[in-house]
Amino acid sequence: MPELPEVETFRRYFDRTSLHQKIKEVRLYSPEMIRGISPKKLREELRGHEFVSTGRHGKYLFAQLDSGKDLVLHFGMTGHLKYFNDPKKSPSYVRLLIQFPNDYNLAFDCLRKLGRISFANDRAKFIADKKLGPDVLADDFDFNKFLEIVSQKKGSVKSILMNQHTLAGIGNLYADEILFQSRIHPSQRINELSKAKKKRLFDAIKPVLVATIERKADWAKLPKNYLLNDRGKEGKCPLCGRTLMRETVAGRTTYYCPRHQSLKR
DNA sequence: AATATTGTTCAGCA
DNA sequence: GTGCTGAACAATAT
Repeated sequence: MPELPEVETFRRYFDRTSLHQKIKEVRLYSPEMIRGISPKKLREELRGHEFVSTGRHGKYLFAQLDSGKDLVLHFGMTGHLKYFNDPKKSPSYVRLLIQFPNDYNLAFDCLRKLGRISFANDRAKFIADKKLGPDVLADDFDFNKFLEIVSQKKGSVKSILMNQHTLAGIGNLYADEILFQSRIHPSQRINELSKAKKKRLFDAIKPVLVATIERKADWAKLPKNYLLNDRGKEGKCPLCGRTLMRETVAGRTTYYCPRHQSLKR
């Protein structure tokens, strides 16, 4: 689930639930998911402190503490957040639990343990160390910047969209949606796209992500002309009803409409 | 039982 | 250095 729109939705959820409360206790149930800090140190950094704000870069969520440092969460494929009081409402695969004095808990739940928990003294340095590209929703990520980055690339458009070192935030599913909305074939080489098509591609990125965030990443509420709900067996193009093509592009299962996304220039 | 799955990372190769 | 492929990671659902 978690690509940029989901992570942004988690970030807003974090803001609504978990800021400005003293952290009473920290429980780390899956220490193997921690990177760059020991479980003991993480507990020390959190306990007795409180979260004051959050941030996001691509698929990374930063939760800033009153110390100025950040708890950093990456959700892998199956991670999510849940704030709950009643133990009966606890999710099933809690990997990190943060307990507050009001008896509520914030759980980082992650079925497959592909999510990551880390800590950053300096958010900018963390992003630089991870070599992340610009967050695609950042205000200063404009068409000129996009062109500049993309003009040095040669791979398939889909691989470029999904590469976090190039652009941060887009994964397999939203790459497909962005390509469908811009009517570009996922295997098209980026260097073979005209400037007009690059513009069309760029112009689809933010609207798709923003529209999804506005719906709290609830796909059922997406516009009818979106492809996301039609992935899967025998999915049909929401525009022309043709059966969607399913093939592997850039190593990932890809859906596209053969009529609306042709390979020719 | 084989296959698939939204994530990243890394080795191997052209 | 670039880009692609496949595997690994982990745990489940179909």
